Amino acid sequence: MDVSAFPNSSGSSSRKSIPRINSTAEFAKYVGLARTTVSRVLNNQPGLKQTTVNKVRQAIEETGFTPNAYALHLKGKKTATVGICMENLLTPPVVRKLARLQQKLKERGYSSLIEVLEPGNSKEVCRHFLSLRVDAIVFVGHFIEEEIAARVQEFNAQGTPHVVIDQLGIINANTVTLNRTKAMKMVFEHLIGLGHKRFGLLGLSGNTRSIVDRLAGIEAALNEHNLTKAESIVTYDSKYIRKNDFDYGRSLASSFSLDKNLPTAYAALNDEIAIGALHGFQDAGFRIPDDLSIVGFNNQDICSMPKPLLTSVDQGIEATADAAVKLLLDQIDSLDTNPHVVMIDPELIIRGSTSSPKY
Amino acid sequence: MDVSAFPNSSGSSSRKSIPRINSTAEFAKYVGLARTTVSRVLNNQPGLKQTTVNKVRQAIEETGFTPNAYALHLKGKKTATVGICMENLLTPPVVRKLARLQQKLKERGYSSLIEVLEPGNSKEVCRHFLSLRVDAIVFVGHFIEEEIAARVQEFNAQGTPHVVIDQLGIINANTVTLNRTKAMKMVFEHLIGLGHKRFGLLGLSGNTRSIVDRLAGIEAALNEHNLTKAESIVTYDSKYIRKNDFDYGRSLASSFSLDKNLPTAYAALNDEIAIGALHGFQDAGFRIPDDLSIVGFNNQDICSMPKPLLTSVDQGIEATADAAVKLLLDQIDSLDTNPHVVMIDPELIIRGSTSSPKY
DNA sequence: AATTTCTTGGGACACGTGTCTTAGTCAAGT
DNA sequence: ACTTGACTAAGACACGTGTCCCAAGAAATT
Repeated sequence: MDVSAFPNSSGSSSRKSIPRINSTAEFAKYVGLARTTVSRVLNNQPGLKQTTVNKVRQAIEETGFTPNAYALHLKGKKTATVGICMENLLTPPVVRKLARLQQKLKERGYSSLIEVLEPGNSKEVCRHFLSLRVDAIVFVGHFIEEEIAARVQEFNAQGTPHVVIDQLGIINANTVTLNRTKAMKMVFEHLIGLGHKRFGLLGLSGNTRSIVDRLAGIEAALNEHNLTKAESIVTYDSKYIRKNDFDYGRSLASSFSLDKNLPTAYAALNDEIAIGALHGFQDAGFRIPDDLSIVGFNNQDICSMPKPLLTSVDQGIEATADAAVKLLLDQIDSLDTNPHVVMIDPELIIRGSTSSPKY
Repeated sequence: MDVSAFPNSSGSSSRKSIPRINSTAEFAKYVGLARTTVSRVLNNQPGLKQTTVNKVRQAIEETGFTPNAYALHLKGKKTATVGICMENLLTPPVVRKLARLQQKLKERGYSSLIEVLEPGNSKEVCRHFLSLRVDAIVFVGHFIEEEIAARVQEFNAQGTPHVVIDQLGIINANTVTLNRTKAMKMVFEHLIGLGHKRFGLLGLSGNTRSIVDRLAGIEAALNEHNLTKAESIVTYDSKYIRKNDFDYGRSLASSFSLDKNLPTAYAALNDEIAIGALHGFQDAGFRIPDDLSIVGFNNQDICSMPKPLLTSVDQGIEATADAAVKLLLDQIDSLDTNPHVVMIDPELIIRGSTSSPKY
């Protein structure tokens, strides 16, 4: 890493060195008017000479003066700020929700304050948000259930508007989440409909709520077609440390490949694992989808990368974020203060990685 | 999309309905102490009976009361807030910079306020940040040069700490950026060293600063080895609408594949295009890297997805964000107010997609 | 020139906070 | 019962803002 001083500047002409103005009083002195007069201009009050208004407007251009939002809030103005607690800022589906949230909130005039939650710091982060008098707090992603539940209980006691995105099962929380049970039911009905009878799960293990919900959907689909989980589901998850990435998918595929009677269809925790497995199976000599079918989850951009393209479940991220914003605004405007749960319907995007098994 | 009322709650026991407390005065009344006494407890002043301190602390737990940060700021406390202007929240490299920035700023006690810039709204966004009295403003990504230059000039006139990340060439701006020229020079020296003599460019066209810098690096490497751009560089960019994604890479590959005398090595704008081209070439019957070599850019996670793994340029995102934070803090603490440019050295991550051409 | 109308100046207040000052209370020690 | 010391109560001020009010000045009308 090389640090060097700035090479060229356009001379000192650009450095007019206008004094930094931090209050209407200072600004009024700069303009040569009374503070009250300036304030009247800033707030578009009537009864002002046009020349006065112009003088002030020009001075604003020159100095870039802005009234202190903190003082305005003391006078009763809303902060128009929303605190967003993120699970992380690295996994695309979570960040896409943030992006949509931020956009929609901005359209409504709200600013976004973001923090990444770590285990145990939710209380501190929320206190900080509340000290900044945010109008609402949002959680995006999966967190420790007890922690979020505690925060939500506090919010309800104090009347703090909030929305929990993606984490189902928090008592009395305003929640928006993909219907994961329905999602996996759709996946398996698709696979069963194609004629598959034995299924491999890739990374779909654990007892977090989102996994449990997804497994419930799988079981529901199996039961409806007189299949049992015990006989038709195979998994090698426990053989590896789960990392939710390509390599993990490849590793799982290599284990399945050694199985003499391996399943013909695979459902993955996410698109990364699915694509890793897809490549792993291809390397082992299997044809996709002729020999094996694979389904991902999240419908990320990378679904269009492998050959064949990956069949995946779309989360409806836009609908999720939009519903969350609506819930927030209803609470902020006191239109509806009862906790609601909004379930977003998934959409199965069928591409080339699934077809009938050719035995 | 299905909206349903919340099914169950743990009864009304959790709804203690503690009154919402918005000021130390209200809070003091709740505790049964004088406002000044409460304030002394909150600010850890000496000379207080332990029982009094405990009473206040317990009431804080009960009510979740937090002093109004806006009033504190009026009393001279720093806002400890940084405004971050993002190019977007969807492309991984940009978001990774945000993630690291947010993390490092938080470690130093700063909150992150984010906005996505659109053409023409930078003035409005920055004014909003300044009205919130942010301690600094950061730009992450590529924007309209004139717009950022105008903002930076304002910042310098008013003494507003700032950093421009990734956009080189703004006069008098504190800048941190990858050395893109050096990056492409490294790529081409790698390829030339392997024995390649003709090169295809994938998406590397246009006259934005970042492209120009990269092309300069290519030319420098070629010249040093007595190659000319005219004779050794081929591109089909103009045949398609650039989309910076897999399909664009595939399309470019298909055009190159029809060329009787196609180049043996390819450098792409980013990893997506590179991987798209890699697959496109493979579909057309070329072996990678035996027949053709391909290099991506950004060293994203997806580099480990194709087979062979993609050789790519690592941006040093952590170093970039860390340098930006250092520049910010130096300005905020008035340690160094002269504008600096920090160039981050790239790192070529050599994987399986490049080797000597086997003619 | 006198009067009315329009515009601006300047003082005051509230918002929530920390801190300083002064007065008050209460328990302990004499 | 009296003094002392240890706390706490209560008032005041400043921070930057919008707004109200009244006085002062300027401009326009008569």
